[in-house]
Amino acid sequence: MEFQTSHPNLTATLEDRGIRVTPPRKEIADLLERKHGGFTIEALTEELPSVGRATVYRTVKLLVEAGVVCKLARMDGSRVYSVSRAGHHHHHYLCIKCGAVEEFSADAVEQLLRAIGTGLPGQVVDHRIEMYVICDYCPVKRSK
Amino acid sequence: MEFQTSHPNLTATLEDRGIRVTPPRKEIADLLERKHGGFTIEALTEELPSVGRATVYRTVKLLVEAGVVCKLARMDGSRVYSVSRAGHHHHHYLCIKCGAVEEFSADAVEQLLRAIGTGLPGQVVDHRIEMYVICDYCPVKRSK
DNA sequence: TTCAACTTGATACTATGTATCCCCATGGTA
DNA sequence: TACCATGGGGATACATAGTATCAAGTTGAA
Repeated sequence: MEFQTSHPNLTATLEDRGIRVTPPRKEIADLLERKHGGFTIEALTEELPSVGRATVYRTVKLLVEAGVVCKLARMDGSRVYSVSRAGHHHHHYLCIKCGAVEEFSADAVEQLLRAIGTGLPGQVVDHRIEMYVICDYCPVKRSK
Repeated sequence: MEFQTSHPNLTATLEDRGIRVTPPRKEIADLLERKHGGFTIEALTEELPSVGRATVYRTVKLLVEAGVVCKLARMDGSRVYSVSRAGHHHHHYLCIKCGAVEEFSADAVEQLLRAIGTGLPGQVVDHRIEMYVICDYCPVKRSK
């Protein structure tokens, strides 16, 4: 199993994709690069009062499309975003208490899911795994 | 791997839990028992014009809490519900074209995830797997 | 310099739920 | 049977997450 710890360069990702890095986008990218774990758009909007809500949504959507931000589901179905540190296919584990999000990837899982996929009546397009944990040394309060 | 095909008795489930089976609840339960695959609250509301929207939400929530209806995420993150035919732990595969939802369970996956869980820095509370497929003989149009 | 294309914030709107309200049905008790 | 407490129901307001629209500002290329 593999854990991810390296930091992404979100600004570079946008540039690479030919997306203009405007001041608001830079602000968002910079903030996200410093972020660990999950974040909500609401929180982001509060941390960046100078950037409009719509722009925050638009920029995060760009980052999701670029594959450097993942949109996840909490156990109750509500949504969190998470900056992806892995360039490749991976999954997440989320602390249900503090909201921390980490990535992991495991070849064994992929192989197994591929095997299951061949048994399903259809062609597998994608899959999603989320593990919900209570993390060690959890600061307990759940960040919304 | 195991597939689920048996039909649940939603009314009985509510009774078993000491929840009064009122006419609107009965209507919803009866409709859902006949349903295959995923459904949305919106669709349910349209099919049952005599039942208020709030009541549909309330009743589906009761069924989710009772464990006989599952709340799933489509690939785009939007929500679908699905009547659970398995009494036990299971996962889902969703057709991204027609919205069909089926259940499967595989001991191998559970074992593997348990193994991964022991490697994570925390105590695993739950997990979720969703497989997205294009099903064979798909009627192509996506039911919203 | 000019202009088209892009980006922005504000705002309206949609979707998905939840909370509140007041009324009705039920069921237990006197 | 009358009374009353409880719970459920529909309507509606509200909350949250996200998208669409729009007018105005920016940018970059010709």
